[in-house]
Amino acid sequence: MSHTPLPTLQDVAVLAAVSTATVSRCLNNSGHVTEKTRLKVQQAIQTLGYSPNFGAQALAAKRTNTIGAIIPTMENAIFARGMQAFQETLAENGITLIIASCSYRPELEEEQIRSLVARGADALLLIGQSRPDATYQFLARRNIPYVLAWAHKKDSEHCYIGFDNQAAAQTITRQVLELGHRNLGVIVGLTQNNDRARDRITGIEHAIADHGAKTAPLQVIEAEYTFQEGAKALDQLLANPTPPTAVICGNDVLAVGAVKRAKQLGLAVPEDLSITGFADIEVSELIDPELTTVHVPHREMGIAAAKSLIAMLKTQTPVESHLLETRIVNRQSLGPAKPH
Amino acid sequence: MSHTPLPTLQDVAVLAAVSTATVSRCLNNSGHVTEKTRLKVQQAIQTLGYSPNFGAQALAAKRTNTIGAIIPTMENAIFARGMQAFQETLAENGITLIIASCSYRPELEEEQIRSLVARGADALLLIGQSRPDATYQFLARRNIPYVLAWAHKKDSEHCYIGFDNQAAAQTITRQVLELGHRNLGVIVGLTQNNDRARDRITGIEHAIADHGAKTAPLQVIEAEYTFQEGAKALDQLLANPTPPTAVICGNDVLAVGAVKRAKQLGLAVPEDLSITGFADIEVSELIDPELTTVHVPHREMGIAAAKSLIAMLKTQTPVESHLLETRIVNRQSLGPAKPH
DNA sequence: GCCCCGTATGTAAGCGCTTACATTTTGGTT
DNA sequence: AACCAAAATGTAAGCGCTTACATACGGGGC
Repeated sequence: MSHTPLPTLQDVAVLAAVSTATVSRCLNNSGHVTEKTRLKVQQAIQTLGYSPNFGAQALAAKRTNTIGAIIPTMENAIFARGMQAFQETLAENGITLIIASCSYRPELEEEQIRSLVARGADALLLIGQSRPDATYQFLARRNIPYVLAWAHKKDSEHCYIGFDNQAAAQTITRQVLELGHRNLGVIVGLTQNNDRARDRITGIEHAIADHGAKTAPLQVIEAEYTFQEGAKALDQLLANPTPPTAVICGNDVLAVGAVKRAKQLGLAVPEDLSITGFADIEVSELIDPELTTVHVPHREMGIAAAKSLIAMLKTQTPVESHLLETRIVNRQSLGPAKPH
Repeated sequence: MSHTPLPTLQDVAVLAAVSTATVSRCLNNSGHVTEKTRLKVQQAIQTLGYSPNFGAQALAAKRTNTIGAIIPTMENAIFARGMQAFQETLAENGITLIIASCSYRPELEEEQIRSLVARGADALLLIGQSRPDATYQFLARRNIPYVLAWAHKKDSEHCYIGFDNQAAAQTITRQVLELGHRNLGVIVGLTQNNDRARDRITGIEHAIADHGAKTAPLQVIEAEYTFQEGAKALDQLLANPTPPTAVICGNDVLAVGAVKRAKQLGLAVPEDLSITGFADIEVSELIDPELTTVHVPHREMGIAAAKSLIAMLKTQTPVESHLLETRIVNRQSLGPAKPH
């Protein structure tokens, strides 16, 4: 209501009978302040209800204590838990998260990166690696640290905080093969703009090649990340004259959609059809049968990403990639292949 | 790599051979610039790769084009879709979203509000209404517009963008009663810090009172928003010597957890036990039987909240509350009470 | 008691932009 | 051709903070 101008650091200095520099030093705990004067200043801040002006602070200090994240979408539970942990960790360190989504559209991501940087993001969290060189150059030019999360690549110039999508997919596929399945279907997110999805397919292919058994040609369907699309994709797979006996999904959402559809079609899972997921999000335990899937340490990843970014900001030097372990959680949706 | 200082508006002005004022006017489309000079300036911006300094802009213009949102958690799908739409709408209007979560803890919310304001949020989205007067005074003092989303209250001084939790709960309860149920259980989120949960209980109670039939005393269990807690709560309800024939849940997550548990216990839903949800999030269609629930227009709500906030910022005047309609979506989990 | 040095505090110069106000330009009138 | 209002552009004063540097202070060693 009252339109009195807000108190400034100047006002605090006057009230506490010190210089603005001293107040500033108190605010930023930059040391060199006696306990006594610190108290005086604290007092003054209290009685005035002072709080620093963000713009002024950013302008003078050349940093905003703000970190940006650009994720494909907030709606997908795949990112929700990790982002939650990321935000919590940032908050603990006095850093604010600014968030944007790009709907899996690279040109939008590019735009959002520029936008968040323009909005003063000191550092960035990005998902996956595939984006134009120009984007990385832009970040380098602006001296903006970033991590690439939800993915991992060895010996890369970039800092990855994530897991090896290919290896994880390979492991679960091996397990499927060992259960006797020789005709596999794959339902995976749209690979066009999604390196994680591509890596998972590669992992599946490698597992098959390594295993050596004679298998039917791999049938791969790409689908958007919704239950419905997972269901539709299963329909396509089953329309084949020799339908797969196991379907490996690149994502729990897709898998769960497929499980539901299979049941509607009267197929028993896993007796008639095995289905596996990827990510181990909450719904995977909800569906009946519960999903056998690849567990991903979402929260750890978010926390690690936050810590790395904070370290980079503090030391002004790159930080090592951080490979997180995935593991298979065996629940109910994967079983042995039916004997012929 | 290169540590050349970034170009400033000054540099652009020099290159374009105009004054800084003109460049600024171009940047902000504040009119009064000839097409010809606009082009010159545009050109200069291009060749220099200029982008405005955020802090300086914020300091001089006294606004950041940033809006803050504080939600209980990003993990709960209840908020995900709405927030996604909120963010998209803001982005379309050149506004950045900064986000914080408070884990349903009021004191943390208070802290986050101050933090986001300190970080330069021009306006705020808050969930629900219940918070200390001091918080609202703080916002008023700072002249920060806000909307309260996911809830609604008539004739309030605040601007609500949401739906009537009480009325919606009342409607679905009426339907349950009309199906002959006379012994109802309720599973609802922790009410302590959650006015929406409280409103829903009130709605249920009103429906029972209005209906007039003789009913067993209402059994209410509070639970955290997870599938597991929903399941546990159902166990508690069923432990009662006269267990309910219908369970009304304050949330789809809880409802879905309860459905799963019921099935595990060998209860047919809805034949042996009816269960209803609230929110109509994606999982409600996933579970078998599909959930009868209250549909909430998540995206509309997010969009409306964004638009209202933008309007408030532009006009500097309050905006009317916006009541969104809910409706019941009849799927499979609610059925008639068994005759005695 | 004096000197010296390390520590606490003050001074003031920007940081890069917006905007009120002053000045110049433009083009339609007479 | 001279005049004038309206439109375009320029000038320059901040916005509120940080920080390099200058200065003041205080206490141990002689």
